[in-house]
Amino acid sequence: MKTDFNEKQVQILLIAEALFAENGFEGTSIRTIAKKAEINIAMVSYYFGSKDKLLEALILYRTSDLKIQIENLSVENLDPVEKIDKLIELYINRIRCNKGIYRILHFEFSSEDRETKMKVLNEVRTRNLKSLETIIHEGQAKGIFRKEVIIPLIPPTIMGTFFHFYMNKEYFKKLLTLETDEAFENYIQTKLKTHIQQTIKALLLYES
Amino acid sequence: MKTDFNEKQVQILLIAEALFAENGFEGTSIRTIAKKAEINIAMVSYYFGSKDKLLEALILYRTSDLKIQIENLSVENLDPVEKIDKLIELYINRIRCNKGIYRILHFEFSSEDRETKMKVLNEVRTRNLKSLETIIHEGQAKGIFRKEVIIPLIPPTIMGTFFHFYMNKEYFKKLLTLETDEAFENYIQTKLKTHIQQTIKALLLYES
DNA sequence: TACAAAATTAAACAACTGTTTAATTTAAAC
DNA sequence: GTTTAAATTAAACAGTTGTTTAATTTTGTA
Repeated sequence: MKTDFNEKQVQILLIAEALFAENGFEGTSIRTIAKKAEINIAMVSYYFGSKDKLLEALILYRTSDLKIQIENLSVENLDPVEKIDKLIELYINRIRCNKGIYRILHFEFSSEDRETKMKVLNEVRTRNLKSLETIIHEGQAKGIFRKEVIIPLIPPTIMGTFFHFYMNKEYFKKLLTLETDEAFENYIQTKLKTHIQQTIKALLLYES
Repeated sequence: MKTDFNEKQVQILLIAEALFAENGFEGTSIRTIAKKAEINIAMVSYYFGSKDKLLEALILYRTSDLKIQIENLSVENLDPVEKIDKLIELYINRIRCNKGIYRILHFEFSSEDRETKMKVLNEVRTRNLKSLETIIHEGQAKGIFRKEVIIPLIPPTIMGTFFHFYMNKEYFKKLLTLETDEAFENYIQTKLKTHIQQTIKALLLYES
């Protein structure tokens, strides 16, 4: 499967990604993409084959972004608590930069099983869960983290909190009096990020 | 606006609700509803006027379920920690029983502003947030809960965790070796519920 | 300049969507 | 039994969807 795209294709991918993030996959028509990209509607099929394959291309295009970063974390010379902080920061930044795909991967086609999608997604999930496990086990071995934690339920808390906040943007903008989209984005990177870090750390450190 | 529905209407509402929970609002066609309910496709328009009004009817039909329950919680003679446990249990049960509407309300039409939907949703949200605030302030006044918590970010963690888990059902069934849907549902009511309760309590009790 | 490949276009396609129509059946009331 | 309203039906409607066609333009190359 090809993973190199020419600039015209990349242009389409980026516009599609933004529209997917805003309106979802099914909520975004090829005609909408074509109009925004100022191309003929046939060009999407011409370049990618179909709308589904456009999505797969987008996933492939972004896969590299999803893969890197996390690996080197468990090697770094930090204590487990700092590693958790850093891991969550990486999580959030990665999701923030790939909202479009993440929304589709995690919240749409929940039942359907697209080959490419599922393969890539499961790889990423498995790797991320392993990184998290390594860090937590290290913290537990050092007697810092408690042991009564179900590790696979931690990513849902991180990602779920983020997406619930993001998907209800207008509500939270009003509630927290964030006037602009920039203020909203800024709130995510400061307050929301800290909230999630606090939450997970508290879960791991708390002694009943 | 009428809130009483005859049994035929209720039958349609319940089937629509289940399909919405599974495939979302836009992912569910009137023809699919009609087929599953074994009625003519025209009957939906006949009884409700339109697909949009069917959704509004469903929201109205379930509103009573959303409203009750929580109110009396802050009055009960429990300590704040127990109240948090109970509140989360109520939260989860209510979402579990209203997956269809919750999915639509919180994850679809994020941009669009349907009058009925927004009105009902905001009422419920405001009330729930107030209940939570009351409990937490009580705990803070008693010196049990820490004060460096952003309360409006707690519901996103509760609901986000739940929904991220629920929306990725197949993945978690495989990961946690839950063979059947019943096992999955059971896991939610035991392990996931406990995880969320632990998480929120840890966040509130943790002393840095 | 001439030729071939790539890119782009408008138009049509079939399948689906929500909704409406007009005819028919069922039910209830008198 | 007749009448009137409610319920149900099949069919058609207009709009949108993703995709394909066949013709045209652009581009690069010899």
